[in-house]
Amino acid sequence: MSTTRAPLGRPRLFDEEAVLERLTSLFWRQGYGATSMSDIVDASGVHKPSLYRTFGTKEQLFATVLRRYLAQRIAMFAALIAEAGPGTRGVHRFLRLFEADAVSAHGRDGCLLVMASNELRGRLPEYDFAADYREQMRGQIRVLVDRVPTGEEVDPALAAARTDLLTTYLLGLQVVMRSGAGVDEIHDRLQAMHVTVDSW
Amino acid sequence: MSTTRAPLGRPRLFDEEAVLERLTSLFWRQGYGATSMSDIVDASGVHKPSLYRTFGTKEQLFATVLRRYLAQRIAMFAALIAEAGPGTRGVHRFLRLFEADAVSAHGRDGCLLVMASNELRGRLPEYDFAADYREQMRGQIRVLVDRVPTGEEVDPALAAARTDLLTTYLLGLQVVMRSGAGVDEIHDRLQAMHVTVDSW
DNA sequence: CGCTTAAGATACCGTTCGGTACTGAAAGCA
DNA sequence: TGCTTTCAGTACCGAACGGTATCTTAAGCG
Repeated sequence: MSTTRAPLGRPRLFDEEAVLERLTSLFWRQGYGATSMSDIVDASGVHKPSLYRTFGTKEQLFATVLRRYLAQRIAMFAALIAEAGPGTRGVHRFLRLFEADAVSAHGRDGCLLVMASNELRGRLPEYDFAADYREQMRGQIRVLVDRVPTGEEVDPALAAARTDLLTTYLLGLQVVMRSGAGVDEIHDRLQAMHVTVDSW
Repeated sequence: MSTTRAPLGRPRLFDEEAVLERLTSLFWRQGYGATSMSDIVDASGVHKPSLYRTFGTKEQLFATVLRRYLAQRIAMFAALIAEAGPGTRGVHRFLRLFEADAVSAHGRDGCLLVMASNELRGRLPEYDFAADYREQMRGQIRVLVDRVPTGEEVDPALAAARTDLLTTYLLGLQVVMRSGAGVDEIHDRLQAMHVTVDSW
């Protein structure tokens, strides 16, 4: 029977979640290596010793940001896919939902994990963020693909191919987004996938 | 009439091209931010003042490495496409050639430019490496796609869609390669594109 | 040979980096 | 009211950073 007790000592003056949210944006803009602790202090409004006490070293802090980001991202994908519905119509809807999110101010940040796995390769060995993200993303897309043949038999190999195609394509699209492409180019590239889905 | 004259002063003891080649590999492994001048000195075997005299600042040196890399990469694409030949058979051949190169020791490095454009965003404004790379790559792929309909009429919109699909897909594949995927996963993902091309 | 030019090599510059003592301040508890 | 615990804030650490002044060495040219 442990009732929720107020923690001992002086209470924290900052909100951890809000700080992580700001730092996610910061790391996304600048990358890990180009972001100094001074930048982190300025962006968070929290003094350095408090950051170290709460989140550990800069690398551990970044790992926390990444884990949080990964979870949010996968959840977002799941929500889009759930909303999209079955059939090739569902895939089209999903692509449009994806585009709407990508074009939004909050979007266009798909490459944080890829960027991170490049920069931190081998330095955070206990958790391969990139592989985990790839696997989970493919799992989500597989759900979408498995709902394409409404009522018909499904060829497992074909479903796997479609899943890989769509997953890899969206990864490439995130690179395009990240590398400074405009809204129109993103729209055009998504159109290419719409055309392909029409032949499914 | 300027005959090639030996330059005045003490001749250079290192080969510029060889240095750039080594540094390309170094930057690819570590990224720009994570690579210090000490690393560059160690990898190149050239002392720091000589590097600065020859290539300028670290950023300018990196820009030189990137430009060289970009040119080589586009040339490689052109060679693969030229060798692939016409028709959907040509696309299949191109994908196999791409895979062979990607799996080789020399390959698996497709993301240097993407990585760079992330890290140096806004710092080298006179040359948008990423946009240039995207454009040139799409131009190359377009050549491949335009040779698909052997003797038939070609729908420009469809050709554009196929070009965008293939280009974006290959970009995504480079991300997958970069983020630590094995040879088998690359092969499987390429299989997805083979299946799609079969319906062209 | 001397003069000029440019490269090799050492040592060093000021700044910024990630990380941490240390001193006060604010909470719960007795 | 003290005691304990935890956080805020200032100041600081050694190390590494990107970049350079300076001296020595090696080439061409007369």
